[in-house]
Amino acid sequence: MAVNLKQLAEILGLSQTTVSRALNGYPEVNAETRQRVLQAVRETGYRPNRAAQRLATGKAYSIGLVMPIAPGIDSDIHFGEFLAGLAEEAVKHDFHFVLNPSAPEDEEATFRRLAASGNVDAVFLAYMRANDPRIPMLKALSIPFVVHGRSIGGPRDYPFLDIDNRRAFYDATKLLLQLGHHRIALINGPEYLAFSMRRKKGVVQALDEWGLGFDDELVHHSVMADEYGYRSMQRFLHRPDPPTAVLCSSTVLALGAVRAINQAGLLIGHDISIIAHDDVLPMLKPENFSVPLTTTRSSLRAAGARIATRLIGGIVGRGDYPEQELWRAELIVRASTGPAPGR
Amino acid sequence: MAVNLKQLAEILGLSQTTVSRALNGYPEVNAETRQRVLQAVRETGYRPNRAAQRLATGKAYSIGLVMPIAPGIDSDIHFGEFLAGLAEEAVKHDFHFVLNPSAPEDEEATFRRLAASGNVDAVFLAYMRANDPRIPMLKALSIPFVVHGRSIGGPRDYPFLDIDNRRAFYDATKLLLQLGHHRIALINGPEYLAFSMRRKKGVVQALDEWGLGFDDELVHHSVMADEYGYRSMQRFLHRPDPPTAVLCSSTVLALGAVRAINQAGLLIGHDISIIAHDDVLPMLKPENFSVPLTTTRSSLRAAGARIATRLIGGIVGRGDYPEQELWRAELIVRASTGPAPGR
DNA sequence: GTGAATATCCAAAGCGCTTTGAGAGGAAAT
DNA sequence: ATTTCCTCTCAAAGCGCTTTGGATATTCAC
Repeated sequence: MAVNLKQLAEILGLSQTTVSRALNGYPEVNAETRQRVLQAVRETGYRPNRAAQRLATGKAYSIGLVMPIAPGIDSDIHFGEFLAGLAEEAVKHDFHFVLNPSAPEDEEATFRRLAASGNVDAVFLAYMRANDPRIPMLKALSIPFVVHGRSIGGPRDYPFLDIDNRRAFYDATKLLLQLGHHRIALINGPEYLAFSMRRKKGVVQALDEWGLGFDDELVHHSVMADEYGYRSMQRFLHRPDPPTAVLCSSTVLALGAVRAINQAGLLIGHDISIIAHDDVLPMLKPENFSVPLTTTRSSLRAAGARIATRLIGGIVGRGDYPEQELWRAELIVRASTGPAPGR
Repeated sequence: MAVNLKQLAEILGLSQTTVSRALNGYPEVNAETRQRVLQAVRETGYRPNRAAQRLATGKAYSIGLVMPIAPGIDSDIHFGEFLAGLAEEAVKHDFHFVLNPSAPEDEEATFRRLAASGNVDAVFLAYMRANDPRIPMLKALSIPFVVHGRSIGGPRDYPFLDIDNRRAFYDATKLLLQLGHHRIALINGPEYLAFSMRRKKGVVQALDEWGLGFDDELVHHSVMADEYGYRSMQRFLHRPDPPTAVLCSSTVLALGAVRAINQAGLLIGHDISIIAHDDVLPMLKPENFSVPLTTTRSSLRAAGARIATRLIGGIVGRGDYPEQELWRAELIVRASTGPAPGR
């Protein structure tokens, strides 16, 4: 049923060359001819054979993914959400994935193999750490890549998409300070990840500008599962001087924190305020919390889709995308934030 | 640097045909010649070009995956673990993936598109429901597939890999009965999924054989996140006649259940017994629970790898795998099970 | 020793696309 | 009228593999 280039050319009374050029946007083809070609494509449902294109162009039309299988990462529901965004976009352009599960200590070898295999045109990178060694490595391998997030330290000239984590948490902290809170806790992601560091930095900076110091006892780092949100919050509440506000690095953590707060009999938005970062996980909407959550919002899935777009654009040579993008998270105020108690 | 077939043949003083045949296991090539060829492959590091193979054979050398993006599924950490197993095996054979995110209501269209695209040789299927419509659909599309799990009702002649869920929970229940427990609760997965149904069936059957009825109040169905394990257990414990033993469909659920039990001041393995199904998630080992958990064990990652092996074997036509496999879960007794209190 | 059957190997024809190098036709310049 | 230069189109040569349809030795039975 499927028609190929040769047949399509025959139908149109043109040569394969011309049809191919018309399809691939070459300038030396008459605008009218191009329209005729496109029309025929629509009518016949012609789809170029990817295998043939790969062979002819040497491009793989697929992107490599190294699936981290370290504890605390693979289990991450955020990864699935991001992946959905990537895949959603890739599928539109008929791009494939090569999924490489790899333990962190094998990552380097995995990337080398991937680059050498010729099976991928580009790779995607995430879970950035400080001075992340993967960035210089991929540059050396000279395989295109885009990272989600940013490293801290090391080279600065590499393509990334990140959200302004520092600013998001700076803004959130500022709001809490304006509401009169002084003891502000942070339930953060894993300590070694760059985004966690930046979020903490944002908090510290806001406190600093307000003339307040940061109490290192008031930050916990952990995998972003609600269990840990619960535990952290409990420990905070058991302090002699519990915080009056808490920032969570994920709505998942907030879920646990909220549980601990409720259990302690405190009223959210009154006795204690809470702000979470919202990755827009479809199964965990901040507005559905018993007390709707104030959040800094940025869609993880949208980030995935955008990165796929850039990766693919870079490969097919169409479109011109910025190398570095820093998205700003929106601060959305709901009922979980209120004035500090006793004010 | 990479050498191709033509060059390899030249080096060996053979024709491309012979080399190709030697490599692909055709019988009409001398054993000694084949050894020479294999030796040369080792020395040169020759790797066939997949794009060329695809073009020549018409095979895609890739497998399709429909990523469910429904609430409560995409968030599932079990999916990531399974995927890791699939990918691990696929990567060895240089197979690619086509990830198609899809909401349940679009699944049919997604499969159709996938089958028509010619981009995949086979697809993988999971999260079976009763009378799952996807099975007849894929049969009609006549695209090879393997399902993880089994439907209930509907056609029976389709390739699957499942664990004997009924038996696992039958065995577990039996153990509890032998220990003198009578009121046994079940914290199960989503009600509409086939594996949940089978697990419940196993419990009912064991109770039945013991001359006990099953109390429908003592089963809860939910997404397998620890939050729900916690809630379910709490509700069970608040009953006038709380169960003395509980079965959990996942260690993730057990995590929450254990929290609720501890919070109630009960001693696991003494006041109350608990058995969980263990998918061998690397980040949640039953032996690391404060009281090591008795489990029915079956590795999800191994299942993923096995399914990949079968899928790939079916495509390249090598190996002969059974169409239907039913793995038996091991029942591993640890400290979380003990005699019923008051016996 | 001859014909047929086997065992090995090879040349060449695709698979469906991109791309090079040129040709044909018409407009503009001389 | 001839030359030059675009504009538009094409034939044909790959890309690296598999596979068909022989060809050439070798072996066996008689």
